[in-house]
Amino acid sequence: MDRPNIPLNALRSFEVAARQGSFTNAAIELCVTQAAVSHQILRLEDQLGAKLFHRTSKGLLLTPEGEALLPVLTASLDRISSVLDRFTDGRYHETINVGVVTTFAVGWLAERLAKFEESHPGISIRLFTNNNRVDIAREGLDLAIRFGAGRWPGLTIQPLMETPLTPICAPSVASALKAPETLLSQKLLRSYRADEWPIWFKKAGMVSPYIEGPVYDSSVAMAELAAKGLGVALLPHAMFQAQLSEGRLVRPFDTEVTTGRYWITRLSNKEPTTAVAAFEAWICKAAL
Amino acid sequence: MDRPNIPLNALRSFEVAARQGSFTNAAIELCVTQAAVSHQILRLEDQLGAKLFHRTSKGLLLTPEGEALLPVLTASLDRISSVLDRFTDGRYHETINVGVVTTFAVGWLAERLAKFEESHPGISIRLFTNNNRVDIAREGLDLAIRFGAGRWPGLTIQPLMETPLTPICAPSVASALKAPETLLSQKLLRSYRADEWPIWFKKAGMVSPYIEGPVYDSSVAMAELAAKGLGVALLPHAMFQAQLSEGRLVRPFDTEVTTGRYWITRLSNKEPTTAVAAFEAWICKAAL
DNA sequence: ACTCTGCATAAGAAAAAATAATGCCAATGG
DNA sequence: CCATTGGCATTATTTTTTCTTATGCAGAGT
Repeated sequence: MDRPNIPLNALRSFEVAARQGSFTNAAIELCVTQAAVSHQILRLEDQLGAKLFHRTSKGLLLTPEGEALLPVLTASLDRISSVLDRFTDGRYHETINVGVVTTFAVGWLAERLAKFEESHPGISIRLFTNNNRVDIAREGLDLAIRFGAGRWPGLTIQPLMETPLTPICAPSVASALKAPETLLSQKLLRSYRADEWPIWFKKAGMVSPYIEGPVYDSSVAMAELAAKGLGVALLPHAMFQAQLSEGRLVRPFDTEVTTGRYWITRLSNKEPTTAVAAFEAWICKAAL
Repeated sequence: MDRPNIPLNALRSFEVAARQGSFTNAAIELCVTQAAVSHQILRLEDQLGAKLFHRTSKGLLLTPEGEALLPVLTASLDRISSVLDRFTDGRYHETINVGVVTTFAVGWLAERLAKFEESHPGISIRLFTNNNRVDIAREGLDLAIRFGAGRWPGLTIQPLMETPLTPICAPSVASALKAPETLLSQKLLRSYRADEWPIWFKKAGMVSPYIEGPVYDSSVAMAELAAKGLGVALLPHAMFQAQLSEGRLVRPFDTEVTTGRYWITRLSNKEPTTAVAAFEAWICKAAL
């Protein structure tokens, strides 16, 4: 149907009436009289040539035609309504909530975020750092950046960069490390991903030793401990570039392994807003 | 913004003007005068408290606010417009185009389709049978059912049933087949998936022989040849239940292997319509 | 400077939408 | 069984919104 012929106001009345199940209540929501709603809907039904409601003695019932119409209208009006809500003081402004694994936030995103906000004046980003097992829906996030193999059912994902892991430690500790075998005498810091060290040792041509000690939740924590000379951590060196070039941390070996990558994820069943799509596009481009 | 306060007609004018880049042309599309459009948009800008256009001497330019508004409106109006278009002769009717691998269409879907159409009177399904390498976008399909491991970038997928493969042949051929080794003396019919027979032989505890002969594109063709006694095919027996229970085809061995499953797929970047979503939901429930 | 194109403006005309009052129907309850 | 009530439809009328016509005004090109 051509734009000029779409009876928008009548469709709005229909949507409200269908949701309310009553012309009278719809009239209240629409701030008009019941007769006005009745008129609108009668006219709409006339234009479509189809009844949209069964008027029964105990309320309204949607016909199949009404049933087909309602969800599209509700969704469209909701979306329009929410863009309009983002106008305040004559400015369009949208805030999006992004969950980020701490390592990525600190090692890559934080320092680049300003650039995005600069080029997108209408969008504010609220970062929530968390571990990898974030629940987007429960925490009310629009997007989440996490590390893994890219298998999360129900999520729409896009790849960001790969981040190979390599042993990282303090310079003082590194001086004692000649060959990979010498690692066995060091305290190895490990994450909750139990297979990372074994994979690295295999690539280095060794059998993995049994690793003891606490399991850390965050690479940032492990890096901090490593910097204090309290052990050797297996970390995505790309995320610790700053400390590596400062010399606060060093890479005793070149061997690196790739066990996954970062991804940006969102709920598949929730349409991204313009701002969410813009952020997603920006980060995909910047991080690939 | 509350439903009653959404200035729908003004938003429509804005959408057209923004798309056209001109009030004058928008007026033509809207079948009104230029002054009418000007009024509408001025009023909208006033209500939002924000300019939506920069009026330059060489045409209109969207402000950031206009930029934020436009895509949502265009999408919403397009969607509404297309639901309304599906009303003809006072009935809502939607046709969806579904690509289906022939095997699945013949062996499972066709006989169940009537049930869906019965319970969804406003929806017609057009089936297009094809091989597994269908291109949804190019062929203008809304959905495609295909076999595989579930890795198709750009597609949103949902799992249907698993369909283990097992050798199938005519009863006359089966009588000569005692142990798996006896298969080696038979003509083995093969699909373009070169690894299927090897995987089956491995599970049966044998080394796969070298297989000769043409590569068939469709399990249905192979089943037909097998029924004629022209060889043994490795087929998803669930799709040939009818012929198996008729005794036209038989399963000489119990050993079966699972190399993938059926999936229902659609383009991720295209919002499913109500009917597409309904069909998807129906088939997922019916086929899992 | 003149003309053309395109948006803004003002006042009146037309159209659309809303209202008030009332009708109609079915269910409910003494 | 009749009165009452709740809820949608109808009609005539009023109000509001929207559109039009006519004109103004600004910038760009000739």
